[in-house]
Amino acid sequence: MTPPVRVRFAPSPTGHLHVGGARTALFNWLFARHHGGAYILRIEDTDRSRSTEENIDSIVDALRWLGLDWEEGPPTAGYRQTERFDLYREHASRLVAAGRAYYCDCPPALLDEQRKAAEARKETFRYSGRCRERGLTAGALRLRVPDEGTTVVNDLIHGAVTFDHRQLDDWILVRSDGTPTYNFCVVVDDVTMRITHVIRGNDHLSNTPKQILCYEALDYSVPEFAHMAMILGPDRSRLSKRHGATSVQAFRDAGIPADAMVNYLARLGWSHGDQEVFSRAELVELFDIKAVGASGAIFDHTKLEWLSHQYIKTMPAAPLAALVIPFIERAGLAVPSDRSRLAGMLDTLRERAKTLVELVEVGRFYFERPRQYEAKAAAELFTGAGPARLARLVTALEAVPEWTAPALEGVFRVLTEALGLKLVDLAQLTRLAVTGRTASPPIFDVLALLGREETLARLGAVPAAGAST
RNA sequence: GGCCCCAUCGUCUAGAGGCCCAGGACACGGCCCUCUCAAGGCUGAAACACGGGUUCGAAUCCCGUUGGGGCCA
Repeated sequence: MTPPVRVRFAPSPTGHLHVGGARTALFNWLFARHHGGAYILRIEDTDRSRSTEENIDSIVDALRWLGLDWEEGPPTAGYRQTERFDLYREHASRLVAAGRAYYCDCPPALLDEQRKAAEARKETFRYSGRCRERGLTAGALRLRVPDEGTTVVNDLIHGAVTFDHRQLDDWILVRSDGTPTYNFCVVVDDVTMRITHVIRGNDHLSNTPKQILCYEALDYSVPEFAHMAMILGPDRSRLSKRHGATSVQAFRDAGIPADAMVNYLARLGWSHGDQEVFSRAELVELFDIKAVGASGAIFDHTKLEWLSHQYIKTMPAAPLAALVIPFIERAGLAVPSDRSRLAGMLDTLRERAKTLVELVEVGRFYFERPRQYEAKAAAELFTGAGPARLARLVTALEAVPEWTAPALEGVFRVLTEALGLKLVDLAQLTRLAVTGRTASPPIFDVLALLGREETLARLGAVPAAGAST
């Protein structure tokens, strides 16, 4: 029997969760869910100078928003590296006792000198091994690495990657000041948390042979590894702040639905035939770590927005309303109390917006009367025959027996005919008067949703020719 | 600098020797639909980095070059 799958996402709380980290988290989560395993969140906060509580909260908040729930991790104690120093110490002692690690007191100056010499010879710097057999009992703790041979990383994405021991050296597990190094903490954490699959960024592939040697020295079995390519900026360099918004909450604030974000991130480096849109259940069912690509992918905002649009367009009314309401409020607008009316409004808006922010913007006129009118259009439509046509319209609308979109359309068509105009003439005039704009959802739907009273009020509030901005 | 990874349309990718003079999606152009804007439908342009092999046959396998990225410093 293979042991149950246990994976982890281990961010450093030195900033917000960015999209690269979010994708790593997502792939781990999908892998766990697909295999019915456990997903663990671990906070790698050994860099105390840059780790903050705010950042931990922010990362947790971002993961929750994305819906990547974990079985083990904060707020439960014991999932932060700063709470685990006893474990690191304990494992260090074990390595010393077993003779697999030794203390070293080489002064930094000497090491620097050797490093420079190696560089001059165009060779990889390797620790000389000066302290290997000196039997010291204090100093920096180094792992004994064989001089000869190779270590092979059997990577689920890259296949077998071989590292020559001559390129590795007796790396430091614990610094002379007693603090454990990153690679050592990771190994101890992963073994003590019984992690079966380490799924992480490509940037750790080069560290992996060192870690494998450490697992072996500790006499632990080595987990499976999968190193995924990183997310790149448009210039193909590693995605960073200078490429614009990269934090997960920036996308939430921009009105991207979490499901769309997840869908986009999943498709970045992974695919399933020609399918582009995946429900979460489909993602869990179809995800296969072996189908993850080995090459880096550029983060494409445009495609993310397209996916966001797909979700907004097809989502059922109630969840869409739940997502939109905070954005209506944030814009300082009034949320219609009648939920079915709101749903009707959203139905006319959803295919016109790529984000929730945009949706509120294009539907602004539903939530408040136009405060201004598009100047160029107003100058053309509210002059000449405009006012007279509006008056005729008001009269006709006052008499409409049934205030529905089809009935309204009928009235418009009859009046259009009578005035010898085209439908577009009256439609645009009305649109501008009612929404302040020349583009909106179908005007009859808009009027129906606004209601007779509000429509007539807006038609009557049109400014005198030339008085608009 | 040493080592490691990567390389199909502008972008995300399909492709695991013949199904490919390379398919889908985003973005872009055109046409249609149409009360505006969208959405939708149809359609167009657009790629196997380069050079050697292996093979009857290579985007697919091997080697090298170039380019990009990463790790160590």
